Amino acid sequence: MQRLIAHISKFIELTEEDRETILSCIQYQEVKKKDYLLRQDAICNANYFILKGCFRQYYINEKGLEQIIHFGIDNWWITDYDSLERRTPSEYYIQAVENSEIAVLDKRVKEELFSKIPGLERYFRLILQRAYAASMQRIKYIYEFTGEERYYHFSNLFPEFIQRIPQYMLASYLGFTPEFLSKIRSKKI
Amino acid sequence: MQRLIAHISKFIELTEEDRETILSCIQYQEVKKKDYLLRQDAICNANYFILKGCFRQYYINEKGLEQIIHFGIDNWWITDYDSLERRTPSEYYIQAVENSEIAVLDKRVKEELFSKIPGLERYFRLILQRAYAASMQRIKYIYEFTGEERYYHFSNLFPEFIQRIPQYMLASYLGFTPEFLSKIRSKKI
DNA sequence: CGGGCCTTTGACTGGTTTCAACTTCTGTGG
DNA sequence: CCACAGAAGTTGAAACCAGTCAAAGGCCCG
Repeated sequence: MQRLIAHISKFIELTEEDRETILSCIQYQEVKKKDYLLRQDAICNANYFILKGCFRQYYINEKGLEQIIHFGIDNWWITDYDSLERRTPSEYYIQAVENSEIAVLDKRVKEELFSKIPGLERYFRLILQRAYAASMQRIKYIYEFTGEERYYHFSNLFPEFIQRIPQYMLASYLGFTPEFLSKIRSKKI
Repeated sequence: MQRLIAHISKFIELTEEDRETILSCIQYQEVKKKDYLLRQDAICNANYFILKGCFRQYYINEKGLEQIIHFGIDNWWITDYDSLERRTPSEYYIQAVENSEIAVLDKRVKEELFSKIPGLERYFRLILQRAYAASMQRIKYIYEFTGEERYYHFSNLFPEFIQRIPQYMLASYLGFTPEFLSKIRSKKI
């Protein structure tokens, strides 16, 4: 849980009291590989901070295939902000890709926490700012590069990460078929 | 300027004093068609609220072509969050598509304003949450649908908006060439 | 009125998908 | 601990979506 406190401290100042307040408001949870934090049509009730591990956020597309739109790893928050805020059924699944440990911040508790530590609004604003900028960057890559280029770019950026996940998940995230990824890899070795 | 106050009031409670504080901190500005709020390599210094009009955010890709990654219209904020926060040269241009009116919130003034009205941190957090969710949704559409399907989806969603912008901008935003858009349109009329 | 920008149209090209068959890996129960 | 079934990865051929290039026509704005 100290990892979360450390992460928040990188963005805002926390007193010792703040730290204790935060710790009293979040729940530690172990999540086994393939377990779900959220399923389609459920209403998302929490923000999840990944202490250790890896999650994927995906939906089932019109062809009945899983389409991954996001990965979360150590020190990232993951949730469906749309469902969480508007209380609507989610379009997404959030599933553990490997055995993981998370900190759960329930929606109601979050609101209480915000009133106790207003600085946290700032923390989440900054987190979202980063996430939004990263998302724009991602759209930029999708438009600018071919599938093959995106693959090489991604494997240069996160060489250790592509070892952790099956190829079909990486293909889905990058926006092409597992067959195509296989062909790319067979080319240049 | 009342449009901005009205917008903020939809998300958080404002006292009469808050309203005056906000109004004293933002600057009204008219922007002519084709004028820039931000250019590539400049450091972004403000958040811009569009009172009336339309802006496009784009970059020059490796082939030397303009690639639009975002449109902003009435009642939307627009800025380069990455450049603004990290004080790095921007990759983007933000340009008026039509004669527009904006409210400018300078970065420094914004920080002062946050200390005077902490509730604004919440407002911007909520705005960003929406923007981020919309951005995820956009990635979803890019992956799920063909160019033609995205075009029909977009024109059903924003029938009045596609009248306001030239076709080549719409094509760029949707991620294909103007020629391709022209071919789609010639099919089904 | 004219020049340049925007749009249209057609032929050709290429990146990626689809489908199907085959091989390799993995995890679970006996 | 091994066997086996299902999941994941590979390969090739055919089809398709969209890009590129080039040329012509329309239209806006100075």
